[in-house]
Amino acid sequence: MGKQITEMLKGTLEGIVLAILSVQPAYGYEITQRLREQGFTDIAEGTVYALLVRIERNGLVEVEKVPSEKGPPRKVYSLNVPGREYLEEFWTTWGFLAERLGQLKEEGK
Amino acid sequence: MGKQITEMLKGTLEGIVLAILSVQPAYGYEITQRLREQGFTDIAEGTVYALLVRIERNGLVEVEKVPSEKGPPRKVYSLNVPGREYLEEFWTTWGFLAERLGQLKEEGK
DNA sequence: TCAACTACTCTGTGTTACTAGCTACTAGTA
DNA sequence: TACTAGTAGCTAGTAACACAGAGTAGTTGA
Repeated sequence: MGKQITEMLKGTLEGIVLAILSVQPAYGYEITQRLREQGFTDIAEGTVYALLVRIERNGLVEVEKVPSEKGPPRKVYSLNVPGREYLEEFWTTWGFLAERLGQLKEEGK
Repeated sequence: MGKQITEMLKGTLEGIVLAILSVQPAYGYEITQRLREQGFTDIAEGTVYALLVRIERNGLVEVEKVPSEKGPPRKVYSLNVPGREYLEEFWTTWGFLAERLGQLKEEGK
């Protein structure tokens, strides 16, 4: 897969992470793990942390420091109201794109 | 929609254009028009031309100059064998992503 | 003490779509 | 003639984003 998925993730990875957070709050390391479980095996850790910084700066999440039994304290992220609205928009945009692509794929047969 | 679709198009727009070309050869201006018809109203013309240069450089298309009745000659692009293989890969990658996202969307309800 | 794991941070790089122009050719109109 | 609109292609500069790769910090167990 490689390069293609990298480019496709631009713009969608943000929505994916927000969607994960909409189910329940989580911290960076945990999100990375969950992504890997879901098949996104080659997403770099650094990428997730950078993304979290970005969505925090954009005011889409609340952050809480929680001490960990192992390692340094966790930064637990949870979606706030603007975050949920943004996620809604994301699903709308994604729906549009998925529909177009689905149609194009049919035509190509 | 705006910013979200812009980022989402990164990586997918290339596939979209290749998919259009897989149905039948076309030139830049025509591709832009077709994209607009399909609802991608805010894709800039310049974007399409830049993309065409890129896929030509990457050897995914053949190019033929065809005189036009109106305006300067058209550069008609058609998919070649590597292009078709690349498009196949694109659909695989897209399928993977669409499946993941579909699942995430379900979970979020 | 040192390896292994957890958790987070940072810098630089490459790719990509966008903005905002430009050139060039033709046909129709004032 | 001079202009406008439509067709067709091209370019330079910019912003956003995922990645590679490295580093920091804390805990546990050999």
